[in-house]
Amino acid sequence: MPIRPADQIIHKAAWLYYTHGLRQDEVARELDISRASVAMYLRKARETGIVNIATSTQLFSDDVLARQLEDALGLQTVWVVPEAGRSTENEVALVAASAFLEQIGRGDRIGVAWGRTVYAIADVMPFADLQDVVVVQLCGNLGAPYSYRPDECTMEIARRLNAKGLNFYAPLVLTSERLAAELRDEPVIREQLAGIPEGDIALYSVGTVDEDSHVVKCGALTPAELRGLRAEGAAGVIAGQIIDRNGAALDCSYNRRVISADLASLRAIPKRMMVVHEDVKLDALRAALAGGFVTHLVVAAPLARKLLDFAPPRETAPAAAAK
Amino acid sequence: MPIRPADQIIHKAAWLYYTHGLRQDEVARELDISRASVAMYLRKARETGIVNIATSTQLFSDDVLARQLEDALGLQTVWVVPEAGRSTENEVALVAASAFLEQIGRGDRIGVAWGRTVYAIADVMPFADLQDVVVVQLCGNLGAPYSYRPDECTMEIARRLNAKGLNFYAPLVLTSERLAAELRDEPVIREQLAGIPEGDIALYSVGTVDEDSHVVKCGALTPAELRGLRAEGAAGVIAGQIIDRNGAALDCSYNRRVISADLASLRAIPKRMMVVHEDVKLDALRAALAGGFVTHLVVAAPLARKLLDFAPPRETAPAAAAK
DNA sequence: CGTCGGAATTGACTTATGTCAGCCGCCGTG
DNA sequence: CACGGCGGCTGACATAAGTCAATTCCGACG
Repeated sequence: MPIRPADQIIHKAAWLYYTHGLRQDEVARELDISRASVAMYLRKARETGIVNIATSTQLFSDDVLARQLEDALGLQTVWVVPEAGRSTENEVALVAASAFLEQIGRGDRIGVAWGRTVYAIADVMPFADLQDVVVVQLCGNLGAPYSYRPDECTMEIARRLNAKGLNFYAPLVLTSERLAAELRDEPVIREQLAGIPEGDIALYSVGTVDEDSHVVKCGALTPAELRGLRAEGAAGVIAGQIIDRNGAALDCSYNRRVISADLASLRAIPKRMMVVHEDVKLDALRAALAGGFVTHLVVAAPLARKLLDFAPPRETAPAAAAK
Repeated sequence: MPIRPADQIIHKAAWLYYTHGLRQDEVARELDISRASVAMYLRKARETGIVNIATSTQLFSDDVLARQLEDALGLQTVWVVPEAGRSTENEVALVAASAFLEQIGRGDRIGVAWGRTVYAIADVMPFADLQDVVVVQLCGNLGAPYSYRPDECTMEIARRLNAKGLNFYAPLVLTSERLAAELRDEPVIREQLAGIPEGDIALYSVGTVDEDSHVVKCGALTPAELRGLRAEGAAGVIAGQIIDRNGAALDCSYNRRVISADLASLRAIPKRMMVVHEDVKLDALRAALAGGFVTHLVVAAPLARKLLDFAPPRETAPAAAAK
């Protein structure tokens, strides 16, 4: 992936300014352009990730609540985002985006699911220059009644990280189990799904099974269907699939009609970052935790406290995931 | 590793300024301190790696020469540093430090050898906050007639990355083979050496076998001894050990008296970054390449050109290391 | 309990950076 | 070949950030 000649000068300016520590006027003289241009190039360099400015997220993971949750739930890292006036959602997204970026390594394969939360994260994801990273979409698409589509989430994140995006175009949910099975068997789809357990890190949230939940709003399920599933024990939604309170896939037609990363594949990904901020997601989150879908967790403080009420904070934790 | 309460405010200031994009006066108001303090905290945040500003090194790896070398030598990435007036050495170190930092991932184990080049790199290594990284020393120490000791290189890099440094204190070279063997068998030493092949990434240069080479200057070898070794085929020095033109350890008493990472251990490290800038190191570098000690290479442009003269640039390369 | 030393903090000033309207040159079009 | 439009660049101004001497705060010690 060669640098466009036009961008060469941006790289040079960024290098001289940020790495050598020259002032803008010195860079301008060096490159024989005006200082104003240097300022412009530097802005572009930041915007495109040629220069990456990352702030440690330790502030959020180094917190008694966060430590207690790590211990109580046996998680690798927990970030607790304090209530910040009104815009907690945005703050959570910001922390999640920074923390996620911190976790990504060279050559990683990233799985991204979708939902309002994930979209919000994509929206504040810093720009970076991770050319050897691949972002794969974890679940099928929906028509477009909704503003954020799975493929958009994937692509937006890939764009910002300057990574390769790997989308697949299949509906999230079909009307017949047979059709879903056949579609899953199509090479283009099968390959995408088969690649998922090879992922290094996943990013998702968990959905509720309320009447106003995401799965209903986006048209995957009718309120009536959802009521039925809830009666059968539905507790949450992960990558488009319904799980029960233990985090197991609910044995229902809907789940068999979904085209998405299957739950075992998700669990095969070593780092699973879940991001949740709404208090109402408590039960769904507990189901996701029970199902082993989480190794890294970003939560808002109030939800963190509720979560801790259910998990004895001082018990010795089960061993955290090995290196 | 909890944040010292005093540092908490630095983290907060950095987060508000760099991640939220507030201005310094806004941060000052938010935290109820003066703007001057904010400026000071931000400087500290940068200096300690709480905030990490990284510039892409693509400028140096995306270059015809660099690409040709990658192909010709089957290396993973090559950075070519253009002649920059007088201070090429420093520029090479800067590129090496940036490129090296880019290659490090979470939880990595880093091996560091020593020499003037490595010390120069340590000296310009950006500060970062890689708490779960370990830096291990690859070779034994020398008394202290020289200003840069292996353990200093290791510690300095560890300090700057906020990583854990793992030193071992044994002389680089002893007077008898028996003593060296016994010392290598001491648990403290044996463990350190045994851990080396588990490393994820190594950083070193290669030494020449000239009369004014590092091994002579630091007193490991007398000029006379070196002449003898050269007659026997010595071509370069890696982590204190003499290699021949094919990169194999020279069968000599000196090598058996050295306490250092053995060559097979070095080759077991998946990423091996070698940094060389002096033209006179051409032969030594070729030996190191022949021996398979290099996967990532940072070189100055003149040396890169000479290197290419020996390796047909347009041939199809042997397959690069698989993922 | 007073005083001294050092570190942290600040106000005021200097310096550097961000911004934007206007300009210049290039290219495609009529 | 003239014209219009567009993108990139710059000069000049407005704004933000860096700096440093002076001051305050705190804790230790006589």
